[in-house]
Amino acid sequence: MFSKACEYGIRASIFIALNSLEHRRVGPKEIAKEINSPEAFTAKILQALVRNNVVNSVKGAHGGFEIDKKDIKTIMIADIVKAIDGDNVYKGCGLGLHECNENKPCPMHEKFKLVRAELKYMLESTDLESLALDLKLGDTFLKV
Amino acid sequence: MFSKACEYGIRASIFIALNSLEHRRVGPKEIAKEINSPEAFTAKILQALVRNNVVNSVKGAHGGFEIDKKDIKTIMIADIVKAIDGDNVYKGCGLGLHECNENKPCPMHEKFKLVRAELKYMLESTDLESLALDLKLGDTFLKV
DNA sequence: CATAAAGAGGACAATTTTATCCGAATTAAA
DNA sequence: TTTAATTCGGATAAAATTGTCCTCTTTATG
Ligand code: FES
Ligand code: FES
Repeated sequence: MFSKACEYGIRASIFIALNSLEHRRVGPKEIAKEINSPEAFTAKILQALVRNNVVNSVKGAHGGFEIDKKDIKTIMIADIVKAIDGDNVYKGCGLGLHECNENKPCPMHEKFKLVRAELKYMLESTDLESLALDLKLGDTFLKV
Repeated sequence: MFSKACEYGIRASIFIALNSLEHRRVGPKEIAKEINSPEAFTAKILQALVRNNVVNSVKGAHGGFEIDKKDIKTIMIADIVKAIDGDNVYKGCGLGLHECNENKPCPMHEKFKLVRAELKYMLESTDLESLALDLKLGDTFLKV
């Protein structure tokens, strides 16, 4: 469904959100450990998230990654997916035609677009805050 | 969503089904041309579909690929996806945890499982015949 | 200012996926 | 029985994704 990079990116963002709610910055080492991902690769993905304004980074001593507290409830999982995997999962043809075109639909188009819309709505209506709070309560997990 | 191999596999199966309804066998060359896919790679995928009993092959002169007419309406897209991509798209965790476990859910689990169930139902209830008939009518397309 | 603790970014390596090629096996038909 | 038309399967190559490493830059702090 999503690339590994995207999976790590979502998990990392939730972990950063959780910590930002408690005013803690976190670095790639701690993030990778907590989400069970390769550290250097995760750092690369974090760079992409910074470039796409999903997370902020603070360089230098006592630096790390954080998300503005006021943004945590408005950043949607869709924003993260779009930043890393692009919008093919929302817009692309399920059977891999060059584009999904209502006027020249593939055989799965009518059925596929319903599922895709459902996925899109789910990702666009799920914010980081609610996921971070569930995690904080211990109801959900980021690894294993 | 699906791998390239799976996309080609589904498109190829629909094309074979369409031709089998008209008692024509088709070879990899014609298939690749009609679904706009790389020929040798498509042939490899067809082998996998044969091994998984989605399509039949007839070797030798006047051979080719076909699907038993009586099977066309009972073969579901889910069967093709499972044969090529496996069942991760149905069963796997959306955030890439080792397994999707109701008792140790990832943060997206509750929302993700609904979309995944929808996708599963769609794939399991869509048969080759209906797709092949739409294609025959010219309502849908397999390339570009 | 000097130093140490961070992220940024480029080069590189490993793995997986996608794609190609070619010889062997199979079979209908001449 | 020979031939030509086929699929099958293994080896290989190319491209994309995943993952690692090392140096540069930035910045808080002594
Ligand atoms: S054309 Fe294939 S999903 Fe729309
Ligand atoms: S645990 Fe992640 S989808 Fe179920």
